[in-house]
Amino acid sequence: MRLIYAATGDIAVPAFRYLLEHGPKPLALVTQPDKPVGRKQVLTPPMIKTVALEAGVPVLQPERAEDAVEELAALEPEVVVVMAYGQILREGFLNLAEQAIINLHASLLPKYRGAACIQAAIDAGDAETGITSLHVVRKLDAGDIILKKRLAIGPEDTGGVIHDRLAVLAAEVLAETLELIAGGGAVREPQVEAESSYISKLERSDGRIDWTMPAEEIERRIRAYDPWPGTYTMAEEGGKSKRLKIFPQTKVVTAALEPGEISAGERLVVGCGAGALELVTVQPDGGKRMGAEDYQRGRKPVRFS
RNA sequence: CGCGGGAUGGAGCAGCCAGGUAGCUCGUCAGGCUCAUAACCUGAAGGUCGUAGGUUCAAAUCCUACUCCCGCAA
Repeated sequence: MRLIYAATGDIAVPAFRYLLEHGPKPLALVTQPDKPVGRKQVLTPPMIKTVALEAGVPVLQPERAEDAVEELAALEPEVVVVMAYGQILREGFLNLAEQAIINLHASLLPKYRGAACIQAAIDAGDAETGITSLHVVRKLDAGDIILKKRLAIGPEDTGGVIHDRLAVLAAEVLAETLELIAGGGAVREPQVEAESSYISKLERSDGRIDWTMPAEEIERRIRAYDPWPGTYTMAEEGGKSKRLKIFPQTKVVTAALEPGEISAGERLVVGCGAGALELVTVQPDGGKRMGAEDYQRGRKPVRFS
């Protein structure tokens, strides 16, 4: 099978590796251009690009996916696989493949179309999520479904943990999906529009905790948003307001505290809209990640907002 | 040269702006109290204040350079 892989995110790496090992070996990898990363703005390639180059797979990094259509068409692909590519694909790209252009999406569609689908499932308190393979159409993540595989979400699972498990699961889904396509037995199950929901891309500022929310919801959000985009609050310390990052795990507890109010004791317990939340690991602005007790001891926070 | 915070006994911090005996909350060790304890009381050890220079009678504190850590942004 002549196949082209289009992906940028790390979640797409295991499925890509599967193809490298078990075939069909991709004719090319399409990925986003290298981007400056970190304090020093070092130009960093997507990890999947490195994997591709090591395996001798040609890599294309067009500014816009459309720009590479001609070059890709010359490879006469039968199937194009897209996963976490990071760009909306347009007509020219969608018509590249002779047989099918499929997408691997990290949710149980039609729920959670869009970018932050993993976080959305945990944030909502869902018991499970999964990987869906579907045909790519112009409308984002709205094409006919080929296959779904489910994954349970545990009470302490974070976005990062689920992300990694889904990445592995995606390889399985891809393998079976390609078999179905090759065998001509790919079912096309249209999505039930009424059950669909769309999740927009998360910004860092989405990670600011609103302490008027119930403690259970805040606990889930802290897990869901770890490691991206992360959660934080503004802490009043010594008359100044500083950013304080919050990490899992946290515990929902009972305490008579106003939203944002901090308990006096050794433990760092914060009042929420309903109930309270005990923080265990935090990181003050400019400081390292530390235990909540250490933070409480030295920084002496007054309240969170 | 993208913006900013930080480096002080084992941990987290104050002191620096207005140079002049190194402090707080913990931890550690010893002793005491207690049936007992993560609780309480008493005492002790532990720091050449990131590195290298400079200014000064005197530098954690002022000046310069460097190293390392971290947040934002991407």
